Amino acid sequence: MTPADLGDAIVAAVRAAVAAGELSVEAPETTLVERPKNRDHGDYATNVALQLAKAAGRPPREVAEVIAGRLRDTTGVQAVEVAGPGFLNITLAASAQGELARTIVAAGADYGRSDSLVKQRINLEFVSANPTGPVHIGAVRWAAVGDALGRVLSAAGADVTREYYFNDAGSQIERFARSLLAAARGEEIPEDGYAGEYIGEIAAAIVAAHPDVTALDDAEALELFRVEGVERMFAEIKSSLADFGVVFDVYFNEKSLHDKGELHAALGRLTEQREVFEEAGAIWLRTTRYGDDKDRVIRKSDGEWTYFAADCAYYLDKRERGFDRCIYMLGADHHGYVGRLRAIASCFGDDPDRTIEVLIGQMVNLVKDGEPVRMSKRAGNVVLLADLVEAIGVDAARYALARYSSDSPIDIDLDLWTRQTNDNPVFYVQYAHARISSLLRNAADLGISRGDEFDGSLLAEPREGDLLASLGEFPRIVASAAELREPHRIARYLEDLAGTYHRFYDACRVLPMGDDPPTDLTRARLWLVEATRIVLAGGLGLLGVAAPERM
RNA sequence: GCGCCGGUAGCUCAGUGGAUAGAGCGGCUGCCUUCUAAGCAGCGGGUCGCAGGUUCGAUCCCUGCCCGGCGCGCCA
Repeated sequence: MTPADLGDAIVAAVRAAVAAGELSVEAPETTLVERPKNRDHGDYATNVALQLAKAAGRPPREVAEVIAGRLRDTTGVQAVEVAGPGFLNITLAASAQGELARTIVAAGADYGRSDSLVKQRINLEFVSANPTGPVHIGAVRWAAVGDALGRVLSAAGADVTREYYFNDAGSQIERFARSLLAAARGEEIPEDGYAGEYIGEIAAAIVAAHPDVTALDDAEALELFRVEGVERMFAEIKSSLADFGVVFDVYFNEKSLHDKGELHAALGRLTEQREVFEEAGAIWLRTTRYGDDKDRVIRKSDGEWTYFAADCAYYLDKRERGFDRCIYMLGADHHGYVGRLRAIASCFGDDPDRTIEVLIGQMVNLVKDGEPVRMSKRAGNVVLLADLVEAIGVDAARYALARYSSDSPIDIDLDLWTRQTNDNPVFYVQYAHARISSLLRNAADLGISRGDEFDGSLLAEPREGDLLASLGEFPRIVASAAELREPHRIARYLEDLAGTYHRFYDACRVLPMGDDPPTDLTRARLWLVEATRIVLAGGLGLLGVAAPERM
């Protein structure tokens, strides 16, 4: 029996009591079943009586007694007690608890999946770093968290498209091209240009591929460096992200919006909506009508489109591609965008509460030798995604970035993460998986199989009960991580599960000692261990972290 | 000035209104002649920033204040 099953049973008990006239309230759709911290409070507890008491017009403990009476008849429920102000403390029959191992093994990798977000078409946009330099550390947090969130949303049944918005238009690209040209000609990088080492390398590669570039005039050369430079930069970005385990469904070019006239089309739509006005020769969108702190220019007085204009066209494009929810993942230094993004939706006649969701990730700082590492792409003092991976590995990097709430700023101490000790929680979790894999290998070597059947009631040790309870939490951990857009909940859960497994392992011998024959208990525990392996592997998979069979 | 985020154990952080607020690290003490000791058990460690309010019940919700981070261009 899973917590969800128990929750359903409680709702059914309330309905039955209402039908029998013992209570006069509206039964809730679902109810919260908790694993109490104190084992004296049973296997599970619910506060449903406390919540219904007011509507029922009766004391909570009285309501609790009525529900308890009904719940005691439920198959798999061994005991129900009313405690404290009106909690129901529920003890499951040992067999009902042990059956969970069968449920998990039968479901395999599907255990934990749900349909809680089914039929939602979600566009998940993250990273979207400008192609004027390699992916730097500031964008890496979203690479790890965004990718994990994509996996979590998919596991909750959503139809997710991961998208990278590629700003290949505008003045920063011009500066990039001028920097490349200057580097190719051995001239000084322009004041407002980009100065990293990579500029020289890309310029040299372009010259090598196009030896005739020196013969071109400035305008032609600049165009060549722009096109070739962006292409090479983008290939490098894609490849470093792929090495990080992050691949997008759509790499969207800003330039395509310009080329297809979508900015004009968007302006037309906004004009129809009567949200546009002219002032000082520029065209503005009246975003203050929808809570933005100032109106935004769409088209400058010199006739150029703003970046904001492309944002409008891009939003419209996403909506026309059929996404009902657009998630933007931005760094804290861009949180000022929230108001204008929401205002864009409103100006197009949408409800931003329904179509727009902006997730803000606080800053990531690197620390080395106790000193903050400064990051500046323009100064060329860049710490790259690839550098981070080289220093601490993909698994540690992804896990380290994904295990914290995005609301919390993080310092990554390179010395600490370079040391591969159990300071790093990912090893604790991976170690549990490797330990299980080793145990299962040994079982196979001994010719012991878990078989087709087992007796769940044999899993009656407290540590076995704890492990089963923890495994039972996984589906709703995944569902809540998806609903709240908080993949760090998966990591924290895995750390808890790994600890629960290590304690089980310490207390409960699985394989027979010496030449002893395997028993029914051996087989039952092998089911439990395999179930644990499935959940650990599944959870690590949601974070994009490997589940190693050996360490 | 306005806005967003944070303030919980020595440190780093969990905790979407419930019972005695948790974990890891660090400190101290134990446990490997049989499944991986990267593990386990135990000890010590707290005015949940401060003050009010809502509630049967607040670390969680509301208001004000204090401290820290970030942001407020016809830049991208």
